[in-house]
Amino acid sequence: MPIERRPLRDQIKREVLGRLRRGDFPAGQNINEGRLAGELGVSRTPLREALIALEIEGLIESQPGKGFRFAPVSPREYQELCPVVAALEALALESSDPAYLAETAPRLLAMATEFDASVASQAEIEERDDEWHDLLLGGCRNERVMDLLTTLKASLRRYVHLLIDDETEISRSAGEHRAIAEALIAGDTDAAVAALKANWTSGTDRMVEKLGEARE
Amino acid sequence: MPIERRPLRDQIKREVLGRLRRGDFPAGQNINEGRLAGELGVSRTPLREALIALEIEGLIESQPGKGFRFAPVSPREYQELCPVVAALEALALESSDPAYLAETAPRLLAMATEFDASVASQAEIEERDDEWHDLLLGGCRNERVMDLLTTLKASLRRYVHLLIDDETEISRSAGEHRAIAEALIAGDTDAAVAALKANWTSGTDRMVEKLGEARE
DNA sequence: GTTCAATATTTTGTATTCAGAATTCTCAAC
DNA sequence: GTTGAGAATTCTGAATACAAAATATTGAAC
Repeated sequence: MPIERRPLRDQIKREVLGRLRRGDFPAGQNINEGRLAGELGVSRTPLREALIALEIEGLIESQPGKGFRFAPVSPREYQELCPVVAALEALALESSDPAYLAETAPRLLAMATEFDASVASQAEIEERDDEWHDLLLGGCRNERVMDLLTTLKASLRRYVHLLIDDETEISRSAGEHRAIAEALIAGDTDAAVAALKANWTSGTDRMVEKLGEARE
Repeated sequence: MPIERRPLRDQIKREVLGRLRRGDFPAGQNINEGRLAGELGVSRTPLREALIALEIEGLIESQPGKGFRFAPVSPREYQELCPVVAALEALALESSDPAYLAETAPRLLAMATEFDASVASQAEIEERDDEWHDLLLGGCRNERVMDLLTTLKASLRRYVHLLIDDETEISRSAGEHRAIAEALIAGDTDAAVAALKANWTSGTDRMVEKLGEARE
């Protein structure tokens, strides 16, 4: 039995990613390596290795001599991130196995419909949305694209909780998901790709507005 | 005067990237941290930090307990990489300032034409091609896209020297560049985007074939 | 001459140490 | 009460130390 031995730096990275997802670390907060290492029960060496990996992924920044901090959020970054995710999800969908799409489309439609009806917590909504997109793109065999999407979405997640605050956002999202699923059922991949891109760009304007308010 | 103080890990990363570009490190070769650190005149700590950054960027792999090695090349990876670069360059071009494109298009055309005529070394050809694409996308203000492209192209560079081996490749590439530039001069961005995507997919088949041979 | 086990060596992964830079604190001067 | 100089402290960046795992080497048995 091949028991997996992951290096400490990977486990630490996972842990920090988990906490980041939970919102434990405010954006922009700087990181005290000694304290965080102590909290995690490890030394600074593997912690720093994990932080450097997260820096490359865009979730952490560093200033020479001043250490690391969790990357601050900005309308600018959100505006940059969305089109990238849109383009890569579009690519992933285009390069998916058609058989997979045909088989999965009904389930996607069901999920979207069910989602529209339900009322759920912030965290649940985010999770459902992620699950839906994961299922949609589960037929993509391009690992590079999928890995990139995983990391880019980790950056995006810092924003969605700012956006999902009312009923209308949920039903809009559900409607867009239904449109994508229906296009797939009709066998019209191009339309599905277009609808998917629309899904990623539709939130941008409102988000930028929200972020403008939040900045005071 | 703001003199830049870059951390050692960044300098090391740059150095390794430079050597990688020069082909000093054979793909698949594993890395002896102690030796390389000694060669560079630094300790293992910042070297490992640099290697971890390069691992996230996809140029290096690591196996627990066995250390790092330069990522091997494979037809599979090349096939995955090309569409990603194509999609992101397309996005970059689409989101470029139209004024920049209008202004730059004639120069792009001139470069492509001149390129076709000249005979040059391997390294020169690669450099010229990079310059051309950099100029083409110089009007894109989406930092995230441009950063991603930089790192993805570093991975791709390990393959191009396998592809550029005859006159025909050069003139094919020059022709495609001309087509893109002409579309831009005509103000037809959509056509330019389509031609750009074609530029990235045209090499794939031949490359996969070449890689198949190289594997024996 | 192989094969295998036992030992020696190297190498990795992590912890610890250390120098210097950045920050905070103290306290006198106004 | 504010300000600023200087000392004390904290923190980062990098080097070194160390234990455990991986690899290489030896040599005995057949």
